[in-house]
Formats: sequence, C-alpha cells, structure tokens
Amino acid sequence: MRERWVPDARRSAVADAVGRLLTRGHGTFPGMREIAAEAGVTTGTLQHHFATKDDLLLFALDHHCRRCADRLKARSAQDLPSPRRALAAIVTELLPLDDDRAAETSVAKAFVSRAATDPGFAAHYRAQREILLGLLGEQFGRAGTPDPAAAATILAQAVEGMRTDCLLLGPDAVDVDAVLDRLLPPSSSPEETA
Amino acid sequence: MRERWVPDARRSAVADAVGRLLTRGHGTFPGMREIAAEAGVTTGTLQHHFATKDDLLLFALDHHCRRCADRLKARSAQDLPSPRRALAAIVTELLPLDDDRAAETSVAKAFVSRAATDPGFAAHYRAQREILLGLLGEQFGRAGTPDPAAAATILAQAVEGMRTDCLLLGPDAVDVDAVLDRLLPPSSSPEETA
DNA sequence: CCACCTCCATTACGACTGTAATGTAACAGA
DNA sequence: TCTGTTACATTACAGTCGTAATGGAGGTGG
Repeated sequence: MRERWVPDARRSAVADAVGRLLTRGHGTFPGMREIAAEAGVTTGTLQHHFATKDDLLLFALDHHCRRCADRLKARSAQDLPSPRRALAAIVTELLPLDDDRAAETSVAKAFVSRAATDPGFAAHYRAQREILLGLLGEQFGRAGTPDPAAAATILAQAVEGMRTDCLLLGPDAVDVDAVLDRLLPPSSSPEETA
Repeated sequence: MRERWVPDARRSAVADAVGRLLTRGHGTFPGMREIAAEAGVTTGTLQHHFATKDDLLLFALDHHCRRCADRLKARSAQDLPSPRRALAAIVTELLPLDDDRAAETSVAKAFVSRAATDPGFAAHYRAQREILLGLLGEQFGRAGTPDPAAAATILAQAVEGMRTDCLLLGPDAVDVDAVLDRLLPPSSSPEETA
C-alpha cells in the first residue's frame, strides 16, 4: 500500500535531501532531478508539493533555519549554570561538527549569495540573525558584560567566520574557548573548568 | 585598427566582469554568454583566453584575491602611526563599501560554497586567510596584545561576519570600532581620536 | 457505481548550458 | 608575397535545466 505521509513530513524530507546535496555537492544548487533522486521520489512528486524550484529552495532554507533555531533555543534554555557555558553551547551548536549541522551550515552559506539580491532569502538571514543576537545578548547580559547587544553582535559575526573556517579548514581551525576568552571579562567566570 | 591588449589585461577585464555580475547578479555563477556580454566580447574570446569555465572562474577568484591582498599590504605598510589605526584600515578595506570591494566580497562569498568540495578553490581561501592573519597578527603584536596570533584569528573570523552583514544588511550594520574596542586592550592606545 | 480528489509517475518541450568546430581578419617574419 | 600565428566572431551540438501536460492509481463521499 501507499505509504502514509503527513504532508509536511514529505516536504521536510525533501528539504533534508537538499541539505545533504548541498553539503557534499559541488557548491551550486542541485537540480530538480538530483533533488528528487536524493529524496527517493520523482520530479512529479516535487512539482506536486512545491509550486516552483525557488519555492522548494525557500522551504529548505526555512526548514534548516527553524531546526537550527529550535536547537539553539533548547540549548540556551537548558544550559543555565553559567553564561559562559551557555555561550559556548550556543556557538558550538552552530558549528558544522556533525552531518545535520554541516547541512545547516552549507545551506546557510549557499543561500548568502542568493540573499544579496533576493529579498525573500535575505529575510531569513535577518530573522536567523535576530534570534541569535537575542540569545547571545541575553547571556552576555547575565555575565555582566557592558553593552551586551554589541558584544552579541561581535560574537555573531565571529561565529560566521568560525563556521566557514570549520567548513573549509576542519574543526581544528576553530577554538570556541579562545574567542570567549577575549569577549568575556575573565573575572566574571573564573575557573570554569572544574 | 584592432585594439592593443596586453593579454593579461584582457583576462583581468573578464575577471572584473565576473565580479560585477556576481555583485548585482542572482547569486549563482553567471553563464559564459552573460560574462561575455558584460565584458563586451563574445564567447569565442573567452574560449580563446580560458581553457574552460572553471579556469575562467578560478582566474577571476585569483584576480580579486590578489587585488584585495595588494591593497591590504599597501594599507598596512602605510598606516604605521598606531596599530589600532592600522587594524581599522585593514578591516575597513575588506568591507564591501564601494563597487570594487563589493565585487571582491561577492566573489569571495560565491566561491566559499565551491571551496567546500573543490580543493582548487579552497586553496585560495586558505592563502587569503594566511595573508590576512599575518597582517592582523603583526599589528596585534605591535599593540602588545597577548597571543597576537589568536587575536588575529578571532578578528579575521569577525571580519567574515562583518562582510556578510555589510553585504546583506548594509554598511550601518557593522561597527569596526566596536569590534576593535573589544579585541584591543583600551589601555594600549588611549585617546586615539585626536 | 460513479464522480472527485489527492498523490504521484512519465513524458515532452523550449530555453539554456558549456564547449567543439569552423571561419576570418590582422599582423609578423621570411 | 607567402606563411604562420594570434585573436577573435559565428555557428553548431549534445546535454541539462525547470516546468507544463498528461495519465493513472488509490482513497472517499454520495
């Protein structure tokens, strides 16, 4: 019998396929047939669930952004003990250290060029950035950092660079603790490593 | 009569056309005919000067990287007075604040996705990064910052984020001084604004 | 049973892709 | 002047692109 699919599950599966293709793919956006093959369906299925390719791509971007944002919120709500730990958890959550996060990073990178001209894609970048700034600023405020919003902005920008460094140069190229050491006053959280 | 072209000048003109198309284009790499039209030539000219499209793209990447690196070295050799000023000059030089720098930024961003899988493109990222780390580290060392190499790494990563923020959100979204305030000990260069 | 709808596979089409092939001016050296 | 080379322009071609069109299978309400 035909498999039972919650409609959104099918769309999400396709979005995951896009992420996988983007991570191990040749950089540019994959074609419809390639997406269909990766998702184990045909182009007809894609056409049935997405009006156009841009619609599909936009959904994939939204899908990965949402997954990432959900994980971030869960992380920052859970790791209460010290703001330093929370910041490290948030930053690490954004680095491409496993397949899921590598897909999210590749998706984000691939869509940046698109976002430079297409306002629909730029909106996602802005939204994702706002969420991240909020979470980071909250922790900086808890740590007693002066002007926590500015500190959050800088860390968010550094995270952008850490993501590409990690993606292109490997996980050893980034040092989260070194970044936090410079951005957090050392007096506010001494001897964390107990 | 036929125009006199130093061969490299023609290739550079084509590379500039790629940069222009990438800045105002739809994000993805432009086609050969589009490049030819922008450069004011035909596809035959492109085929004569470049073996393949990837060769052309690689040359364009190298062209913009070299231009940017040359400007950076000139900048950091000229602005000796204070390391803080030198760092600000280097960072600002990398932001997409005019057409040339916007092209370089767009080129860099567009090639990041490609570099994730293609080692030829990744080499350029690595090389450009090494140059930047050297210049930044030198100034941090002059400023007396402890572990200047680590500080340079962090600033380089922050620059990556500042470039995308500036590209997608506009020049007002980045504040170079705010970043330098956090990464430089304020005691090392007091009252710079004279 | 009959319509009707959703879900999906197949086929087809026109536009576009990078590149090979070919032709042609202009100039250089002999 | 003949020849060769450089520097193009033009045309052609095989392939891929996104998507429109069509059809069929299964479930559902009447």
